[in-house]
Amino acid sequence: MENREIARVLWETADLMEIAGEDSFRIRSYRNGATAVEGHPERIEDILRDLNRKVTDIPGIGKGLATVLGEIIASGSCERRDLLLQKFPPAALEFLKIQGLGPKGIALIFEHYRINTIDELERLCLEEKLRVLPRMGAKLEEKVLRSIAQYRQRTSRYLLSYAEGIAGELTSLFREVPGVEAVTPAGSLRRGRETVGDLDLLVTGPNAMGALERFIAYPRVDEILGRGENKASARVGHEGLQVDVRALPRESFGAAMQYFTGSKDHNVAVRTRAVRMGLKLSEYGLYRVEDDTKVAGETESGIYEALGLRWIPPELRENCGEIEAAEQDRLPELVELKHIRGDLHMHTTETDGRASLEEMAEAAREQGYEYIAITDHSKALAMANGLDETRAVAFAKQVREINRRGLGIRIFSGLECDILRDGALDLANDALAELDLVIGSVHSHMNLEPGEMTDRLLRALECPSLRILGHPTGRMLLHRDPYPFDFERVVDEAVRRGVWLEINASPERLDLSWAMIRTAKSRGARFTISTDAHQPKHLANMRYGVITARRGWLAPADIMNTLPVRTFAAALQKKS
DNA sequence: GCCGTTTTCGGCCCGACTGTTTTCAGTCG
Repeated sequence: MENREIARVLWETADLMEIAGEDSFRIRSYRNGATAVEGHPERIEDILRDLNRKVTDIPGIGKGLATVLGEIIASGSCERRDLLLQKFPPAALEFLKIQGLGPKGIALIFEHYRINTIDELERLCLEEKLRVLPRMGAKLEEKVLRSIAQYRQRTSRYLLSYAEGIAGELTSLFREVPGVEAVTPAGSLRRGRETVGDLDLLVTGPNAMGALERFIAYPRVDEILGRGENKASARVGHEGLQVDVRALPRESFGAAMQYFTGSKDHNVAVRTRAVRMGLKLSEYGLYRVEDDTKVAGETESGIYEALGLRWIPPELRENCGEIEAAEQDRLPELVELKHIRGDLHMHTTETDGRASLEEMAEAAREQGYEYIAITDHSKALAMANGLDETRAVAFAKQVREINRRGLGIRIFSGLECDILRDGALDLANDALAELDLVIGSVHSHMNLEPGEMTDRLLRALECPSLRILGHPTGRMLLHRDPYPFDFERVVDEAVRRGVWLEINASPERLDLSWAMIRTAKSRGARFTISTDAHQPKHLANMRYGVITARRGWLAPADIMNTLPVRTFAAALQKKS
């Protein structure tokens, strides 16, 4: 059992305990435990099996949770969770995802009504039956109805990182099958979209069908939706991601990859182009219409070439100008992970991170970086124990000393400074000026009117020390929409003032979005890609930021943290 | 339930907002 899944059971148990009104500190311990498990580099299952090792050596795991972990690995659940699930309907966990309803509200609803599904909750709102309960009213009913609509929209999609995990798991499974030559994910996953609806896996080789057998028999396959000779569909894992596996002959593998990678709009445009050239493109190959002879199909690049196009990286295939660019041989040289030389946004135990500066630096060095910026929170985030002026200045000094000693990687002293409601930065200018790099981020008051939010961001940009606008739209994928503001005005001002835009690589954020990156680039913006890591493991999320940047057509030159350390340090010095 | 010790019990994060109130609980970040 993977750590991620164990953590999930712990999270769920904590949620149920909250609805049951159990002790809040115990609940927190379960959540802490879940985070610890999720972030632990080694498999918890392996540690539990090893008699010489103790899970209680992991901070956050004590005797109690050690027992619970044992139960989870043995049975997939634990006693406490099972008991709570008897008390509440399984939908209780879903209800928690409806904004405006918290554990207390849900418990109250369950006391008065026997409901089991979101549909029934919706009916209660429509029949105005929530407002008769204590502390509930018409406004809440409206809010819940709105949240239900949003919830339905997003639950059919999955984070890119999640789908990629499943794809990786199945890919290695199929590669073990003798007679399987290649396994490739297609669809929105291959294009690197921030969320994925379902997963297409293409398999080829003399025994590609063997992969279908293996797929159907895989223990994590929940529900088989259909299976034929060349294709099988099933829901995989707890979250029920739909996976389609297709077995394909080698001679049409390229055509199938092209076809199933999409996007739909891209394919329509490519096929139209084929038709104009007297050709016909399908998932089986590219054919000359007049005599039905096959022109290409074994490889993707062969198909594009036969259509007079350069091969188009999957990330660009959205029919947003890439075909024209491929025709004129002016596709951009896209940034790659290997171009990234530093990570400019991360947290430590000084605030809400889980590792020390030294541990983060060591992990970054292993990642092959030349430099990092440590950017803990500022004091407005009291819950994270954010830095005030005194601590910020002391921190800057501490970093100067560390660099003098040398850690094998250059550290820049930074801060993720809150942008307050009125657009002022959380710390005084003279303190900020001590730091090498200040990121300004919005963490509160996200529901301002667009005009007010625009003014707030414009004012923040006036701060002479501000270098980077952090996660500029505040979106949380599948969870919270971007806050509305006049993006182009803010970009123009950022360009004018020499402030860089962050592409936050956290898979839950991916903020900026690819479309906004393109807009910003066209207006002259410069970017940074950073992980916002709260533990060493998160540093590996850089790749999601890079994929998103590629979807935004960015080249290494657009991204400041592709610069070698000396050039980067020099760039930090001067603000246009 | 964890942690740390002042070693077996007490502390553990908190402010703002919202909608419901008539002085505040619940939710959110």
